[in-house]
Amino acid sequence: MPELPEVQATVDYIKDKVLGRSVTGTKVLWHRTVANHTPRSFSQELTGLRIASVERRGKWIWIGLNHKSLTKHLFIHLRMSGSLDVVKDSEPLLDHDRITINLSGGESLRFNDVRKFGRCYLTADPELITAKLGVEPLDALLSARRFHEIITANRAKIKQVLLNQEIIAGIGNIYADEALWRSRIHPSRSAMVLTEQQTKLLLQSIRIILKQAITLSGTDFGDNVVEGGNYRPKVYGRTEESCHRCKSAIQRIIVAQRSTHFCPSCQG
DNA sequence: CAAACTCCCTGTTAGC
DNA sequence: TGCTAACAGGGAGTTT
Repeated sequence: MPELPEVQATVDYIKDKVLGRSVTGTKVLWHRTVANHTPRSFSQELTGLRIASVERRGKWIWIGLNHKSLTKHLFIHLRMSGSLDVVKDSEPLLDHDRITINLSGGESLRFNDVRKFGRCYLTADPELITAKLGVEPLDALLSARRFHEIITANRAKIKQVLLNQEIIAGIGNIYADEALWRSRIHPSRSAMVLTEQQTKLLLQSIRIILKQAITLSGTDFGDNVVEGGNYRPKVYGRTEESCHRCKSAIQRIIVAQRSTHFCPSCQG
């Protein structure tokens, strides 16, 4: 389940392999993966453009392309099971490859996605995607004070706020649970009542956990996300196992229609 | 306006 | 053993 760390790991992995290369053609194998184009217009618009940048914003992979004064942006969301790889053109397609983008140099960028939830948008205006996204938790310019304002402006449960991409971009179900456990905050606690001390600790926890996970190439749940994901969750997926802090049994509840794992004893 | 569904998908797993 | 049904999950869209 790619969240910020897995997406960052993917960006880091493909960046050097595709930067500077031009699109020589595309093949869309599952048309719904391309959200705002027909396979034909997708190919027509991309072909001839050169990849100038590969970045991450929230859980989006943001590929900037241009040719002369023409600039386009390819946004890719891996959703549940998406992954990217760069392989030789001669490599046979895999079972769940949805898009292949052929590049100069004889290699192609392949978008594989078992569950078909992944999406990409090709647009001239990056705001189409970025306008809706909240703050980047790893942005060094995001202060504890500002984070406190942003969080406590919501009356929803803190877990739900962390999952809301319009408030904070990049945190998903796994790292929301992990950050709350580290901060000793109950996932059902109203965001509005959190103290400055708690939100400060929460921001620190989010940053530490995300950075750790990026270093370890994300979390591998056998969902074919990023090869070699080595992050080991403290609570996520550990229902009834013992808390690493106090040995109590980790509980699983539903918050905001998402399975939520926490320690009933340390997370007051 | 916000909370709560529903839908999109398919591999995995629990249950019979 | 082999089958079916439930389940997981991010985000868009719809309903309450």
